[in-house]
Amino acid sequence: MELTPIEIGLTTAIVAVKNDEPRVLVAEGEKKDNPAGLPSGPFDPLAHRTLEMGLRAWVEAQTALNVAYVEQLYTFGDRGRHARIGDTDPHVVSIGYLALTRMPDNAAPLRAAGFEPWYRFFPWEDWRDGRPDILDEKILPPLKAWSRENREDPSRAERLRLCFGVEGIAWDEEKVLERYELLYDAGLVEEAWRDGRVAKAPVPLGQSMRFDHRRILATAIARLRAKLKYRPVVFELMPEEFTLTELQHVVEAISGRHLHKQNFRRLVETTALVEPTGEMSTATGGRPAALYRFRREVMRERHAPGLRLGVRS
Amino acid sequence: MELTPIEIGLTTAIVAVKNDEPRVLVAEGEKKDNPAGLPSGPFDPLAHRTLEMGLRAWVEAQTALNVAYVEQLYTFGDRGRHARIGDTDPHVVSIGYLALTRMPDNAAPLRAAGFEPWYRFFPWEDWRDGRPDILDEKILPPLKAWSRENREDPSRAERLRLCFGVEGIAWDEEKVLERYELLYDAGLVEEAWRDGRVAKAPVPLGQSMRFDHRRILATAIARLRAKLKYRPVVFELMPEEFTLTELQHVVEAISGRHLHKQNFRRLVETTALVEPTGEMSTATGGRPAALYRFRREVMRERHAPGLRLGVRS
DNA sequence: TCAAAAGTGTTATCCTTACACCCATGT
DNA sequence: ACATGGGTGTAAGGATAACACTTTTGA
Repeated sequence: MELTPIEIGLTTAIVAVKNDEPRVLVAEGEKKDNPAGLPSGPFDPLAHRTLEMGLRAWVEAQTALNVAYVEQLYTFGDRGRHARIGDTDPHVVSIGYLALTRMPDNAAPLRAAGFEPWYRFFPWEDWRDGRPDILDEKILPPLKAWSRENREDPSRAERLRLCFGVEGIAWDEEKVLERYELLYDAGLVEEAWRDGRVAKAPVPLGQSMRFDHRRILATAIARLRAKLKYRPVVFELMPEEFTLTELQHVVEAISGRHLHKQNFRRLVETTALVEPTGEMSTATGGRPAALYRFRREVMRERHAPGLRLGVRS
Repeated sequence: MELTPIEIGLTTAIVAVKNDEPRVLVAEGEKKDNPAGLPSGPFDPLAHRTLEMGLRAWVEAQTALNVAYVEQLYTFGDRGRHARIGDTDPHVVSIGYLALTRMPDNAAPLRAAGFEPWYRFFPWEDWRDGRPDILDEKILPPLKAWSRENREDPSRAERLRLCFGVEGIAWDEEKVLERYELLYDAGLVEEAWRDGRVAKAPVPLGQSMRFDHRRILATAIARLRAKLKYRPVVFELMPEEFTLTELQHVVEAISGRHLHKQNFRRLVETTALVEPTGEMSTATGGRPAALYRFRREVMRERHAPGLRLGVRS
């Protein structure tokens, strides 16, 4: 069996939260007019024993960031064959990673890089102030046209229903990737046009990214939103001490929806994920709030009930 | 940025169920004495546009199997550097896949390949008849010694508690990979010795596999056990029509534990995942059972509550 | 008639969701 | 005093887990 040598890129969505806004580290294009992209580096198996070691070395050297948490997302092999002239992305396969960090005080040191709010790339994913207008104004009309356009293919209408919560189906905040891929297939994001999938350049829907980096970011957001619910990963994004409301705001920022205050409190209290420090925060506005810290001991026993299958016998 | 050319292998755990036993397609080693391995092929980006297309082409050509369901698992870059002389595995990076299929009537056509019960490789994962003896007889004693051996490292004892359900922690059937990796780190599986991690060959714990294939299989089992609970994937393994008891036995076979009959029935009935065909099965033993089929329409709306975070407002 | 497996009904308990209300601080 | 956000209690509804019991076949 003959093998084709391939180059592998490690592409990472480095996420932090500032001012109740989830942000991702992006590097501007080297040439003007090039769209922004995620930090990305090659994997050199001669230098690094494992993929994650290669990634960490690369990230820490380039960004001087202290990434507490790293997780592999997915390996993409089907990047667009029609990348614009002048773009050079020699990787055929790119392995996407999610990294979580606390917002550094100094600006990020990567050349022409900074933390951008991630909803710039996915404005339809932010439901914290209710259903975003962009859905009914700019997304659903063309999507519905697209699903009618090929009516003998019922999967188009089905996908639309499921991904975007049409006709009685509830919006599922975790389907970030599915929604982006649907928009791509419908030719509504710039990347689809750039890859030669559609002839006409669409009106931009969210800010686009280099290569398939926006897809990797969509995967990262989806994974983080899902993981929030069964692993204590939020705390990687929080400062040492925080109030319960601050914690709630970060969870809301990530999952993109508003939560019920009282129930959220009871939730974190009954799960014993946090403990009070005894301190009080200098309140912003009303009554001072108690400060909490993450109970690292909880790293034991955090099962994932998930859905279905009884637990016993 | 200079790039090292790398070869990529696609390694697949092809799973089917026969006689209430989950089985995985394994290929015998080419040389005698070589351990068995999962079917594995190179990815040629020139021939195939996407990874999954490359995989499907490869699998279907080699095995003549009709794989209904394919899912990427994980990309491994840190294979053992001390593979035995004579083994040639040029891949530096291997992408693991899970594929589900129905058991073919004819024997599998891959050279010297066949479907092997997966609990041969992980005997400690089968709790259908209660806690396996191998745990207390051959696994926990050396693991406890290993965790004591380096007492200043408290993570050893913690990992042991969490993975193997010691000291009040419940056994979590989804931690298949974590358990295997713990056994590897403790030097208790043959692969650790083969990779040069430990000096002394351990008493074999389950049947070993080529390269890191057993790790990929562990990942596949873990993923399937988890996914069962929030996606209707079991039905990819079932015949067109089946009784509820047959369905239960397959679920039990995969998740490796016994389930409560009445509640299992109510579960599948209330979720409306199946519908009666009207037919009755020629009973094996007692009263004839109603036959059911999977309601493919259900592919819409199957949310994953996961753990935590209320659903509203 | 008995064993074996299918199938139904009911209850206690816990968790989720929602609602209503009180408390402590700054201006 | 009042606006603002912090914090607590409790009741309704639904899902889960466990139990007991009936039905239909083959031997």
